[in-house]
Amino acid sequence: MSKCEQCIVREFSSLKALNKEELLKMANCKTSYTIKKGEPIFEEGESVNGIYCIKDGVCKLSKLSANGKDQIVKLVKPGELLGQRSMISDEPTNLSAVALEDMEVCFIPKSEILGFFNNNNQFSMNVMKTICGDLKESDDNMVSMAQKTVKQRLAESLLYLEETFGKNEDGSLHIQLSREELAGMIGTATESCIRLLSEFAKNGLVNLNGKRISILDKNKLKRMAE
Amino acid sequence: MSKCEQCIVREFSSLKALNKEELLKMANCKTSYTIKKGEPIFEEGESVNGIYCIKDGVCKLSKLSANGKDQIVKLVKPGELLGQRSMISDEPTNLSAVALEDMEVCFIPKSEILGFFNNNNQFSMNVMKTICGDLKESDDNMVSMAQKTVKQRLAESLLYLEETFGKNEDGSLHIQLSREELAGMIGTATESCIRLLSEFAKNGLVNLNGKRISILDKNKLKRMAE
DNA sequence: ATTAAAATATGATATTTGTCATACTTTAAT
DNA sequence: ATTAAAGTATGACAAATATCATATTTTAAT
Repeated sequence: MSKCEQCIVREFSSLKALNKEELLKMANCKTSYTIKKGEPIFEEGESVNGIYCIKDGVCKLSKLSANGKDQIVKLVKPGELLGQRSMISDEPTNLSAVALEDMEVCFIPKSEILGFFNNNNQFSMNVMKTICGDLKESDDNMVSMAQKTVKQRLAESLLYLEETFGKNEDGSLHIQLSREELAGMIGTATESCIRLLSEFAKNGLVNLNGKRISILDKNKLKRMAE
Repeated sequence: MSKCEQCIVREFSSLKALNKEELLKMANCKTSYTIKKGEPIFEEGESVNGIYCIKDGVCKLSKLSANGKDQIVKLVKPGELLGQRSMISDEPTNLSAVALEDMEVCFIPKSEILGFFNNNNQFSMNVMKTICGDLKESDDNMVSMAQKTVKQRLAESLLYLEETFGKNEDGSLHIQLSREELAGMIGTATESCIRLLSEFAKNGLVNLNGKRISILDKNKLKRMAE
């Protein structure tokens, strides 16, 4: 069992408020998992009786809509926590979490987290702030969905992906989403997403190399997105 | 200065966790306001240094989009709290709150609330749960915006309005939104909203009487919305 | 009560987006 | 290396939605 004390990603989440003693307690009750690309961490409707701390790899939080399309609500990266909402609300989760890359995660049971809530106000505040951040992000996304065109949302998403997950040496987006997933993120049909990407490529905004997408003209994309 | 202890709406919010002593403290530092229909409680970009408790009247939380349309993110009713997100995040609010009816609200300063957070775990948990509920609602709305047609969203919204705010003796929705506001809620152009309402009326789903809207066939609307 | 302004309504039309069909390309399994 | 399957691409067309114009109705101010 590895020591939480020495885990770097802890520093990037609410867990940074925990003291040595609490970290030891946590190390004793946590469970580590490796999850292969494409596999779920949890699925819509399940009860999540704790929090997952992401040590490595990125996953998508998505919701299956009535028309059968998978809408991506959020991408979650190392250092972030997963399952907080469901755990706190004491409700089955409304979202599925599926690995976009091979992942390493640690599961910390609810009882433990509730103990921290009671004894460590800074930790509670951190969690609250995180959820408030998620809420702001979600509201903003909602407004984008409602008021922006698909083209604008695609531009916005491409910029977000580069900004958040960086790029490879060849300049292509580091995070690899299929066209279907990208469409599910911006809320459109896969074909529409592909078509607009082609248009962007024709206009010199991006370069397409199979699945790889490189942003060529960030400023133009920015202007387009607003 | 009225006593918070005797205020009924308190029972419907996180504030129900407060004890007598805390309620007395709160009564001493709160400020009461009346707000006329159409007036703002706070506006996008302002810092909200506390929480508003809504005693009477409904308001809209909305965000002005780049194309000049006002997107309604949430409606807030008596018993609910306002400004929690901004206060906790310590950021200017990303939303405006405007009264849809004459309102009575109480403002409780941040310092007071932070004190409750530190000394009353139940209160903290209540606030967390509320924000988690908002987050779920927002995510669900996002998926609706992304995956449903305008017609489906209109049906959904009409049902929500009747469910949440009830109806008058004549059967019309108690809450009165202008067509523009209704359009801003479902994320469409005002004309499209009006046109679809007319279509609903023609098909016997609703009755239109000037600004008043009555739902005639709830089941058909439900089937339509999903 | 009269009038101006705002809100609601509807038609005509343009634009955006989705759907279906099909072709091409990449990936992974044998 | 070959082949099947999945993913990507593009065209043709249909459906949904926005925009602009204009008429009608309601509301509020004088």
